[in-house]
Amino acid sequence: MPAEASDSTATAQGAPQRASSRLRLAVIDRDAGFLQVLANRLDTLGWEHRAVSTAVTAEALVSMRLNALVLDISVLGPGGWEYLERVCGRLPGLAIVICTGPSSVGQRVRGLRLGADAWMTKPCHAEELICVVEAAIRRHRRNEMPELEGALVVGEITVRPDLYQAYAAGASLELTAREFEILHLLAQSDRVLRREEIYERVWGYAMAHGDRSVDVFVRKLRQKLRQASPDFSYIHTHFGVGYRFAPELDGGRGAVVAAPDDLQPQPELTFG
Amino acid sequence: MPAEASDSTATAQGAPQRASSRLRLAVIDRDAGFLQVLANRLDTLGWEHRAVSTAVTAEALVSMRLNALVLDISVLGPGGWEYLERVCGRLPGLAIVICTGPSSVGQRVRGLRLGADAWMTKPCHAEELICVVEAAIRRHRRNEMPELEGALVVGEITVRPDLYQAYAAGASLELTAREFEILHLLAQSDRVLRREEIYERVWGYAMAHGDRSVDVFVRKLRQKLRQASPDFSYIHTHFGVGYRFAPELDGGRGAVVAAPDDLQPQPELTFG
DNA sequence: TTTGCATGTAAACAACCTGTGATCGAGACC
DNA sequence: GGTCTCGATCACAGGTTGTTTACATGCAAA
Repeated sequence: MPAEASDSTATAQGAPQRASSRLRLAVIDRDAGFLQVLANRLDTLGWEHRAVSTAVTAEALVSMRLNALVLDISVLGPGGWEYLERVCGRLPGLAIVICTGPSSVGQRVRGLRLGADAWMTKPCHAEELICVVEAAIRRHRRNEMPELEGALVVGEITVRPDLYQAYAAGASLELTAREFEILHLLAQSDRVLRREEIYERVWGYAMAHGDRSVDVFVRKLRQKLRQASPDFSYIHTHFGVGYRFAPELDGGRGAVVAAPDDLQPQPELTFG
Repeated sequence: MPAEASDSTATAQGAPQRASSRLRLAVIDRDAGFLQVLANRLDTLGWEHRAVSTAVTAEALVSMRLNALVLDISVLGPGGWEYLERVCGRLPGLAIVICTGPSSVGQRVRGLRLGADAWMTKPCHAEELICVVEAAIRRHRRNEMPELEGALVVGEITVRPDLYQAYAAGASLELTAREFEILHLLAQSDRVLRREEIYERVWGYAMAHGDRSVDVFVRKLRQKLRQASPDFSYIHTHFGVGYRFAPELDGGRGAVVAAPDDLQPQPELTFG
């Protein structure tokens, strides 16, 4: 499971998508067939997952930054209950699903009381197990959501999604909601965006033919950006195509100033 | 729903929930025997519960202020899935457990995907069903109340979650319950909160389109805040987005007064 | 260079959003 | 049962924003 140490401040234009989108799951089990089927399904869904065959310390689980844990409590022997309790106590935000062979009502009650979110009995469908895990995660996530993306720094501009504002040298650009959304979208993308694309992602529906709204907003943005940061030009027009965001010093050749190193080896499409 | 005061609530296993409330549960089912056994057990536990034999409108469920809903989806016929989806959309904070007769994997997957928290197959032990309901509620609750924290001091205002009141210079603002909850939520968040977000986290269910309740309460809060602490403005409107809480001195450049240190190393952004 | 389009710019209008006061009904409390 | 507080809802005013339109300017192909 890759544990890239990206600092919270999402590096400028890097990170195309939120990393949070991929769910992380660990499975404590020894049933090879079960693990195989489950792994296939999880791969298809794009989840990050890892199987372990024995108890893992709570601290280790913490460091894995999991969203969910699937546990066959029978592989842990009699110490399983204690283990469950310890893990639940240490990671209250972790979704825990017990998936094990036949059990008594008493055992299931005990597991749930100790903090498990759900109990499934093997044999079971991988799909159903995943749904149960999703249901558990869904609730935990609801409140962790405020994990909004961190600030975005490009050129002299700082974009703050949590405040719906952009700043230059400490001063707010006083963007309206829609202006901000467009700037945010552009600043996240280091490629040319067609008008239709911008419109659809900001307005939420298809752009009518001949609609000039995007152009008008780009003008307003340029005006406010120029006023706050006169030495740079940020929004570049690609004739017949759309717009591209990149901080460039006005005088010289379009020199990308911010984050010069983390640019991908992408086909450079700047010209003049 | 009966409201007697038998306090032997003793919600078994040391009630992780807060004392303030007995749990409220509704059951949509027609199985008399099942209902009887369940009711007995719930009475013992001190839960408030009500059984209904047919679909209840989402609005009616809202007014019941439930913690959980147990649903035998088979009593609703083919419209059951729609009903489930509607209820989940309207009450995202409600724990929903489907408890019904034999079913296919596909049905269970569908139910869980639509938003149910768990699926139990009849016949089942009342005790186990209750544990599952508790597990679902526990998850929801964990989100809703990381509270129980100490006092919060922002600007000249002190927020006391333990007393459900806010103070300025030792005098209470005389907030009503709802006013306090909104102020508390806002004061905890140092970012812009959309109205829908505020509504959902305070009221516990989704905001109806066009509902102005949040605005009205913000007005009342501003009024009381202004009266108690005239030199500051606390609740700031972000047009087209929502509200943000931050104590700012009215006259001068809005200087953040409280908690100056725990601000991230971010570009200063206040300014009136 | 000329021509046809695409884009920049500005202003006016309409739609929308928010602040505010008042009213009504439900529930709590006595 | 009566009174009172609180919360929900409505209507209206005023301000802000988004959209539209018109015209000017710039780019690329003929």
